Amino acid sequence: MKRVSIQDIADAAGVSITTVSHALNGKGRMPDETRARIQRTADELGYRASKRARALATGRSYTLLMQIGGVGVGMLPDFSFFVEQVNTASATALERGYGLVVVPPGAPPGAISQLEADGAIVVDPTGDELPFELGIPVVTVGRPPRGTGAAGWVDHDMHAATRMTLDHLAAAGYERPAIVATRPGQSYVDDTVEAYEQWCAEHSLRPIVARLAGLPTETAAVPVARKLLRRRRPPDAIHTTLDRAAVGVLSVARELRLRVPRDLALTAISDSPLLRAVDPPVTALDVRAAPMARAAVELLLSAIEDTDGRPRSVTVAASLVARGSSAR
Amino acid sequence: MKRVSIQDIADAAGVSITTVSHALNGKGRMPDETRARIQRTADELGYRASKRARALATGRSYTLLMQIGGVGVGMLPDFSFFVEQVNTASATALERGYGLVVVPPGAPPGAISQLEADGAIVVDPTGDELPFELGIPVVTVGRPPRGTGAAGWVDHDMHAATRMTLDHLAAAGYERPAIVATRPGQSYVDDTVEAYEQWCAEHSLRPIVARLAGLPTETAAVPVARKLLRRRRPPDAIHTTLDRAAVGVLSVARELRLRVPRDLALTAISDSPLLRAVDPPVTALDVRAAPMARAAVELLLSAIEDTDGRPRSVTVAASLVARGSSAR
DNA sequence: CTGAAAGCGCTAACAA
DNA sequence: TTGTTAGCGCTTTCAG
Repeated sequence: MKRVSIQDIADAAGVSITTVSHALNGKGRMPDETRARIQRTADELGYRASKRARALATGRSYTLLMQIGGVGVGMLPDFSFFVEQVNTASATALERGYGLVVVPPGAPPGAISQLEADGAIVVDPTGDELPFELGIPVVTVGRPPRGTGAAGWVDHDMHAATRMTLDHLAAAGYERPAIVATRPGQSYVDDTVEAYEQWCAEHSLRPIVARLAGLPTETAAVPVARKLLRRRRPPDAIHTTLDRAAVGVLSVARELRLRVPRDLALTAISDSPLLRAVDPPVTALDVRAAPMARAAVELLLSAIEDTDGRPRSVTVAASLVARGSSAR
Repeated sequence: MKRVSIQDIADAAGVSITTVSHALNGKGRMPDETRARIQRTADELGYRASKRARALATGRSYTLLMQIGGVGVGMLPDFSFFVEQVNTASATALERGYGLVVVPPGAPPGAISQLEADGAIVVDPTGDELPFELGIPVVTVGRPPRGTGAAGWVDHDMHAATRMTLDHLAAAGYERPAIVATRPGQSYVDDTVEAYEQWCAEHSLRPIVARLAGLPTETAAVPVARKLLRRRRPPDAIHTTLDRAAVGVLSVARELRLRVPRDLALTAISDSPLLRAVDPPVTALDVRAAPMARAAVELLLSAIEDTDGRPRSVTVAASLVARGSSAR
């Protein structure tokens, strides 16, 4: 079963390969009827353009990269967020004829550049990620750090989402919310902290921001939470920027015999199965991984295909999923 | 900054492009010195072979697929297992000059075939997966169903692992273990059930196997667990084939006021952050996602590069991580 | 409006 | 041992 080439169609339709190419790609002008006829014979012959040949001729590879930023080798921020992003991005890319190659965090630069990708998506960038140096358009999920020259980004209104969360806690009667945050640098983390500090100022509260040291795991949250909850005047609510950190806080609460939600409320960024599974289930911001990934691919493709120009961005709304951990 | 081509090196080194190609690919015979000199000038000029051109010339794309099998559109079995597999497989592929494209479950056949991949890895196949129909070598993680013509597979000794788990439960004093299994078809599930039934026979126990209906989520496990634990003579230990199912069982135990591990032991296949996070943490089989993925890529590449032949397989040992849920 | 022909950069017969 | 040359299948000027 030999592959049908553009030449075969040209022969079958009695035209030249140029005409076939133009007809199939909507180039040039041509009687609609000719175009239709060529299209038809192409279908009949089961023609599928060779991506390899097209790649060589056009200088594109029809490959997109996706990398998760901001964590050391082998570590990942939030499994379900990552998985949903990858799947959605891949499906969207596939619809448009592109393959999505996942690049593990910490992959060497040479290995990445050899992929000759047409563009890249970096999720939660810190700025150290390699695709920025490759000279291909990069779209980020979460705002890019200044000076990284992204071709676009898709982001949440984390200020609004954070205020929504804090208002939710206040409405439930909690009075001293604190933040447990992962390292600064990622825009959603910084936005959360900033919005929290503003909110505190407006409510005449002294902000309490604790940072995770080291890798973002549930264990890393344990000492941080311990210190926080053993203060003379401990917070009565904790909002974390990572689902796994919330679980760490929860275990410390248990250890200190604090009842959640009675003595302590808990909320987290990035809803996940983990947060649904623990007891009590944790109130979380649903960050809409799928729409974000879809938007990121679309932004990236338009940056690749229209060479036009300036960065474009999309904002996706986050929603609050209230659960037992904040229902006093 | 124009790209350096093989021709540039040929000119610089005063040889023909064939010689350059041979020198760089270790083909043909040639004075070592010539080879070294060509290599050196290539390095000096910063030469990097164009993957596109090579792809067209060789008919290979240097692209591998990875698909997770056995679940409906949008559903995934075990997040952390998946993430670790993807990252490790991608890193391994990258080292060998291949890109790993992730194909979401349920992607349409046309979309997949257009990627023109050289080979595919299917994780936990049921046999419905598309790469089998593409005429490219397929390596599976978990044994392939009969008649799918895989080029190789990497698997656990799930019989041994299951017996190890059951022996662990028996040693802790549990006497009536039951199994909560996901749908049949995936080899690790079938092996688990089979080993369990054998073990029961040897211990003169009547086996109890409950199956999840529908999609494999924690919620699906709830009615199943309820029915199981409300039997006249309920099991005093439950082994599940999915981490999220164990969490569902745990919530039912809570609901029925059964204390874990006192009244009920719980173990699961596929250790994950989820199982570490719940209370009590759940004893689990660590299925070694990373070594499996690495082996799968290596098997696949050897199937692609040596066209030789017969399927080859690798077995990876699983280990039991004992936690609170089975420590009476 | 359509066709001929020159590449894209590399590989692999086949010659020399 | 090394070089010449013909593709791989498509896109894209440039003529006709």
